[in-house]
Amino acid sequence: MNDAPAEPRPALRDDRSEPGTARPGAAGRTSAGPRRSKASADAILDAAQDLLAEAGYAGFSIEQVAKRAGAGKPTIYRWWNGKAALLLDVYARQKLVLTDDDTGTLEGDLASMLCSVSRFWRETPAGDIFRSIIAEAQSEPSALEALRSFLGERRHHVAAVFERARARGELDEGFDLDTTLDIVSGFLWARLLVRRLDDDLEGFNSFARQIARGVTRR
Amino acid sequence: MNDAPAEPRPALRDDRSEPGTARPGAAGRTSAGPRRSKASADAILDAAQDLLAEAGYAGFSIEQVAKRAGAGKPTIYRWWNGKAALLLDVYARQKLVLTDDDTGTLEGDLASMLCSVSRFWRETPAGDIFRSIIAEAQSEPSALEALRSFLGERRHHVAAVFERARARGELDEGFDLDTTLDIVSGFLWARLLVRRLDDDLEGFNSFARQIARGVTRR
Amino acid sequence: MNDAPAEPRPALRDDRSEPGTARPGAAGRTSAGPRRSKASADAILDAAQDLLAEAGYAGFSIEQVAKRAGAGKPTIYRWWNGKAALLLDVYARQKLVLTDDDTGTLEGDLASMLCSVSRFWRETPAGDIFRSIIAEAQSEPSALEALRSFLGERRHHVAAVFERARARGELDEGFDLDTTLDIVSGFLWARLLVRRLDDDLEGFNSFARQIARGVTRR
Amino acid sequence: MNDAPAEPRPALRDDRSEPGTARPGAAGRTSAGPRRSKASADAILDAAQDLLAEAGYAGFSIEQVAKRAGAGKPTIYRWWNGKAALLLDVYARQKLVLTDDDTGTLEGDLASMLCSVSRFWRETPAGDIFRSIIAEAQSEPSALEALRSFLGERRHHVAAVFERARARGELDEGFDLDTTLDIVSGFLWARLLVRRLDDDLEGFNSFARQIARGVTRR
DNA sequence: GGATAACCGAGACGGTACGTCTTGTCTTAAA
DNA sequence: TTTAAGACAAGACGTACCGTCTCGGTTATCC
Repeated sequence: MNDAPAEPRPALRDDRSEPGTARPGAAGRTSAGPRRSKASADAILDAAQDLLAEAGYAGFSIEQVAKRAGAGKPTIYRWWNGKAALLLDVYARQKLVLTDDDTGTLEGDLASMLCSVSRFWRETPAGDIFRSIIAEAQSEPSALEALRSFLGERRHHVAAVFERARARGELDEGFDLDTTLDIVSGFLWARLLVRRLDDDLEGFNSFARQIARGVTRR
Repeated sequence: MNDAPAEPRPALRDDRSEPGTARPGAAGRTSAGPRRSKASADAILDAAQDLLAEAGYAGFSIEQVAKRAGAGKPTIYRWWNGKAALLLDVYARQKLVLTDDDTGTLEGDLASMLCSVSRFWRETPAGDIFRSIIAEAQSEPSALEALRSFLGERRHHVAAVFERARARGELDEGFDLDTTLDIVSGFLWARLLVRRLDDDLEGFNSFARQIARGVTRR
Repeated sequence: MNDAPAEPRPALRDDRSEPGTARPGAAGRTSAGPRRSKASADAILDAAQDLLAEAGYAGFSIEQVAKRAGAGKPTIYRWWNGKAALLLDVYARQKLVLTDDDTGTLEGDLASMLCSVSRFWRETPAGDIFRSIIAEAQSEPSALEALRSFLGERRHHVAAVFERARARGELDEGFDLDTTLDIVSGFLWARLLVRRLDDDLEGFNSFARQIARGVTRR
Repeated sequence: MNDAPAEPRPALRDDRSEPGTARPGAAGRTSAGPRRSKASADAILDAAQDLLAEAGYAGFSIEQVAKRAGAGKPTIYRWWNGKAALLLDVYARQKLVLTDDDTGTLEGDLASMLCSVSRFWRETPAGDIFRSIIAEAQSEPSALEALRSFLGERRHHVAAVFERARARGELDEGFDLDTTLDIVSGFLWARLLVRRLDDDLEGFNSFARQIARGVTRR
């Protein structure tokens, strides 16, 4: 998903040949050239991710990212229009690993998915990053926009679970996919936002049972 | 509702006798005494609320609140330990008016409650304030703590709906109140955070139907 | 000298009878009555002097003096109109101990006096206090006024040395006392202000010899 | 005179090429680059000088200087480490115009110099600035250090007068230049600090006569 | 001998300034 | 022409004092 970072510029060839000689500068990275430097972009995203992991959203500033990446602030602002865009790209880099196993029932699949997402957010930087994006979206219109479109993209992971259920004939004829997806993501967001991402098996099972009961045919 | 605002001091008598003579100062507000000045506190909370309404969370700063309230910054920091505490008090002042009418069925009650909360957040400053608190909680531990305890307090409003249903004998014996409340509030939070608080009757009904089906006995 | 502190009030009897019962307050000092409390005044002056000794002029604030004295700020402002007045009173409390011995010659007396004043300023808080007063006088008109009148009072100590010389017949008939006193105090002030109060015997002797040669008859 | 202002950075080329286009900002000043902006430094020093002239040392604050200069506070703190450093640079900018005319005698030269310095301090901002520096030095160690080294630099102006006298053969063989310079500057400082800089010809002549008598050979 | 008036401590108040931090724009020099 | 570097204006941050004002409480004096 979204493996092309949000570029305000048309589309540059990002791959640049390796530098011939090392600079005396911070990391061996050669500075500049007429194309966008993939090395720089990577360094910036790495720095952003690390910083977020270490200092949290509170300590996350463009200033610090630039310093840590050995990049100039204008370089960041040239390619991302603010914190939010940067955060989104960082989130997009996270490899979403969900153990989307087919347990045979909607209820089982749902519980499994909750566990999976919960673990993903808990054990990778993704959770903190996503929290930050939501927070940023509350004051930054562009972040809100990004968050919304982002939502649509991630939707299909959960949707797949219900598609399987539909294929099995489990679902009621009046099943409303959109609302159901909102329920699932809302439930997860709330846990994320109050930092209650523990592996609450009982709660997840309870959730899954209830949702499954609500949407399956009798 | 949170009728004890987050006061760092034990409990002061906030009511002060009427000022004898007017100060030459800005407003007619009399300045100071060894007790907390209710007038100041009110002016600050009013200013905070207005500022949030006008400039949003992005433009909300202690500096501006102080200026607008005609108060000194130290006065704010004396009684609230940061943005979050101030926001919480502002939220606590909002009169939660929910048309909690008994429609006779759980489904009806649920749909009604969603409408009611949605309208409350949409048509009063409360929604924006609450969004701000959630955002603040992502970087400020104290705000997170406040948000959590806050959650517990508001919980009973939704719980009441389910208690009525239980009294009617609608509920399944395995009904899990906590999880269900999390579902409801999660659904509402998500709508609030992506600013999709429109009066989505169809969606609310769909949600209510599904939840009701999931928890009622067959 | 100046043993009546700069009182803005007409003239109260400062001595108060001993309190009958101790207050639960800080130091057992009883609080108030319709007369000025000598105990409070002393506590304030003590605190001011100690604070100046410990934290220097930079750390000297009415706030701290009040806290340390266990006094209310208004009590300080009631009896002194600012830092400067307080400092002056503190300086006035310093017992000026000058070994004003008659060496038989103007030159000897002068050198002796320089040593004496220098040691006084160096070994008691007086030097730091006086420095503070001069500093304060640069921004506070009232302090300037006080400094000027103060100057007049202290003048006679040095004048006495020259009076003795005149009595001995050492002085030239065109001797200008005022200018000479300005020279002596200026010399000492400059040393004080750049904190070069070491016991510079050679310098003092050189000064004394030169001044004496300048004013004695040939 | 102190032509190298107290720069914390080694030595930057302060001159920058002319701006191509005007900024929308306050004045027509173009904004910055990786070198120190001379325009900003000048604006800050101008503002500091004007502010000191208008509001005096009491009203002199970094805050006000920044506002008046249209500069950011961090810009000031980047190049000067506090009030004192700024004041010193402002003083260093004052063109010391002393009518150092050779009157033929030490006494005449001295009187002339006193008049000259007195007028300089009285009729230019220099006097007020210098008073402020002395005051600042009483609470700020760095200012004290600066004041001391400053002293050394300015010393030779007065020294020149005595050098001329020595060349004329006026001086006694035991003449002590250091002490004498301390006397002269002490006399002037004291007058400055109690704001008695009037053109006291009589006093100056008296001073000059006495000093001259003290150091000339018989 | 009870009322009164001035003192006292405490500390909240509106302000101003402090020195630091971050933001987003701009300029330079190197590559 | 992009880059790293970093100066810049702007302004918020949270803290320290300023000098004023109110509070209750205490106590010496005067009716």
